[in-house]
Amino acid sequence: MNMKKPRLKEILHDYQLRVTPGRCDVLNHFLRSSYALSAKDLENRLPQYDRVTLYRTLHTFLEKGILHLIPHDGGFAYFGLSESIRLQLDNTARASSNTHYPDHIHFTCTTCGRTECLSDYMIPQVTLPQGYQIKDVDLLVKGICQACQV
Amino acid sequence: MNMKKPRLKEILHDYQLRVTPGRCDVLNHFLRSSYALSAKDLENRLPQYDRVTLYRTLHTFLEKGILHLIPHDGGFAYFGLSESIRLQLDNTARASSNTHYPDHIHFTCTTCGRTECLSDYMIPQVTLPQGYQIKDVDLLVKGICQACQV
DNA sequence: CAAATAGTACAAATAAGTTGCATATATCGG
DNA sequence: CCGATATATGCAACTTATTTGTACTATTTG
Ligand SMILES: [Mn+2]
Ligand SMILES: [Mn+2]
Ligand SMILES: [Zn+2]
Ligand SMILES: [Zn+2]
Repeated sequence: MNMKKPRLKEILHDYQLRVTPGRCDVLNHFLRSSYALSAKDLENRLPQYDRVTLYRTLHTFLEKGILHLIPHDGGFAYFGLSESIRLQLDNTARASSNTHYPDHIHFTCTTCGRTECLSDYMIPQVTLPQGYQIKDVDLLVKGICQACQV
Repeated sequence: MNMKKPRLKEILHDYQLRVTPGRCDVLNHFLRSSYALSAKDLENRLPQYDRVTLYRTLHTFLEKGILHLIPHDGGFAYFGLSESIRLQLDNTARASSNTHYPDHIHFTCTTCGRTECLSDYMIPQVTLPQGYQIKDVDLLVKGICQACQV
């Protein structure tokens, strides 16, 4: 959890993106948030930007791999920071260039409504019928988060 | 795969639902489909019913446990028959009343676009951080299905 | 078969996300 | 620093999925 102060401009440069106030603000919110954000969340937190700009920024960040999409059965999309960005900012030694970033579990709390990336909890190996080829696996757990326990 | 001819009316009765042509047709489509269906799929296959009726039928079936919701990152919902209904219709001996219906894996083929319930492939045990309480687990695999392999 | 209850159609609304286009801004070479 | 170029933004309008209200119709039950 011990992070260097984020270098928004550097991150955007690294991903060959122009540095604009909107992109810096959006990225900053993701860096400071311990849980996933939806387009609506950003709209509420950054009302100075047009809805469309926020959607386009999210798409751009997805394409570049700054964010990942979190499937959700609530009819809208959640986004989380990519692991590579978290590791870049994490000043421990494990951010080596050949680190493998396994797919992690996503958790949605039915009490507080928050969706988290459980970055240290990876998806177990799955077995499929013969002849099925796996490209991507998503695992979403619903339950009660630590903070919401009675 | 060896099934008795479905008894639509009996199923609806069992779930304390009035037997209407719309519900029979919707249920019949699920019983005959080997993959999950969306509201739009039903709209296309059953154009004689109003969109709203189909949505309300899906909700009713979800509430009663005839169908289950399949999370999907494509912006709309898919539905699959519940395991209990499949087992009721399956004339093997395993449909005992105390059978456990484990959560199964869902598969979406990126080639043909179909989403299947892999009823015989259950979700492996997941480990979460201390203090997290699990209520429900969904696992969605994307890849290429058997029929779509080159 | 009639009363009670529940289901359906149609119109209209809402919510998430997208597209077209004109304007504004970031970047880069000079 | 400046202007050209490429790209980002804002606004309006659109699309798609889903929901809600309400009047009408069909199913159930005695
Ligand atoms: Mn995540
Ligand atoms: Mn299923
Ligand atoms: Zn919580
Ligand atoms: Zn396929």
